[in-house]
Amino acid sequence: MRKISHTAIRNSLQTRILSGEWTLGERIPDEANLAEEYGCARTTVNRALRALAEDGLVVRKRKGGTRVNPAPVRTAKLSISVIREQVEAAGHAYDFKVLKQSQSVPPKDIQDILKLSENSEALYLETLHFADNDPFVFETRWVNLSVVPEILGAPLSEISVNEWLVRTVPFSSGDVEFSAVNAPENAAGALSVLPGAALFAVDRTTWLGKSRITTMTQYYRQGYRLKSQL
Amino acid sequence: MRKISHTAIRNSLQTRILSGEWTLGERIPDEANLAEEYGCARTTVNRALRALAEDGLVVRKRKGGTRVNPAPVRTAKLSISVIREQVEAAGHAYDFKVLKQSQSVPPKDIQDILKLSENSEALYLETLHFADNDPFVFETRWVNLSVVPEILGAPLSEISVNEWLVRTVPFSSGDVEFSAVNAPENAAGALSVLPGAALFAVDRTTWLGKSRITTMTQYYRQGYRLKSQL
DNA sequence: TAGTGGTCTAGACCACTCA
DNA sequence: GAGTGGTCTAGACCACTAT
Repeated sequence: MRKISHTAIRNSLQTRILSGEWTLGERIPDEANLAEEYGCARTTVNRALRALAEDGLVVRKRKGGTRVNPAPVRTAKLSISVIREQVEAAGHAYDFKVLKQSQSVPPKDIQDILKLSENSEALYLETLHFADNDPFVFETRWVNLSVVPEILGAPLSEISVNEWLVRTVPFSSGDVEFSAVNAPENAAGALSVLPGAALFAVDRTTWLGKSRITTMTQYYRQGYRLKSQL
Repeated sequence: MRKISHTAIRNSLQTRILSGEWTLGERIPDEANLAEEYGCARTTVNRALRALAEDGLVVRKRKGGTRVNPAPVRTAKLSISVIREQVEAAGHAYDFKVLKQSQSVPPKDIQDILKLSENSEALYLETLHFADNDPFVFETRWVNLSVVPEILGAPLSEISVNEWLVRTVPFSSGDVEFSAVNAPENAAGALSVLPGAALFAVDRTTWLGKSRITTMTQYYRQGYRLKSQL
């Protein structure tokens, strides 16, 4: 039998907080007292409380003590994965097809997003992703060739751009925006829905350091729902 | 000058990983070695590595050592706040109006979601939220009266249901779903858009323990974009 | 200025899992 | 079986901040 663990303390305190033992904003005992109460070292209590603070359950301040968070924030975590993984996780067969591929000077707004100089070319791709042979996602994408020129040699008919980029530039960061749009012509055609149908759209721009790598828009098939938990 | 901190080690290792010092899936030195290299206690290195693991940058296994995560997962965090806070954070004046309020037996699907017995009544509300006097969100909601009967005494014309619930049942958990819908009649009317316009919709059901508290749908004004970072 | 959390240490033992 | 991470301890000093 171990000594009491930080997770045990964490759970215990969480239960006590949820049960209303302390009201919103009320101060809970300090680390030294809790350590004594639970019969363990202060370090252990500290770790438990730190975890609760990360969860947003309590707020900690030096000298001010630890208090039940008076304004708990609920956060939903969305794991942004490669489409293939989404499809396969749902138990469907994945496939994709490159509808268009070209190298050209992108429109002004894309130039700005990718921070391209005026005449540089970028790689443009339109991809349709399938789940069990049904259109699932229509994607348009611009790739910054000055950052990842190797992509021109990649077998993009075998591995989706999406996935190639994730493997090549694994630790990029990015912006994401979710919205609802009335299906534009090209998306409607690819997804076989009427123009104007409401589609769930995801816009994403990713970068590495200060270099913008790629920007894309994905239109999900009609009726798609993005699920998460609080 | 402190001894080297866990955050410094964390940043150092993160930089080394991002710089490609180790390839995807490659093993990095073990804690004891890193402790020696950085001239600190193993505990300190441990904490830094634990943080990197939580971030999904590395994967740790006993005996197997610590490896650069071969399949890094990008997660977007969405903080689900009260509409008022969203509006005010954007620098607009918030207001809301209860369009409908009634107590009745909900339709079958809602009964199932809230786990209500066949003839129990629930509270139904339609609320319109404004940002600078423009319609921002149209919300329909059912509240389980057997869980929070006190709500019948709440001043729901002064504090939004949303907010009242957050204060009263602060630590509930829930499901969220995001989708795009062609505006239904009531939402279109409230938001002053044409029926059929693509609206961003959020469905949320929250519960406390095993009790379902409330379920709602929010339709955001046309063109709304939910933003996040990876 | 005093109280409380934040962090580091050195050492120990445990638990998992790879070979 | 042995190597590596997981965790706990007891003690110390520091840093922030409420009072």
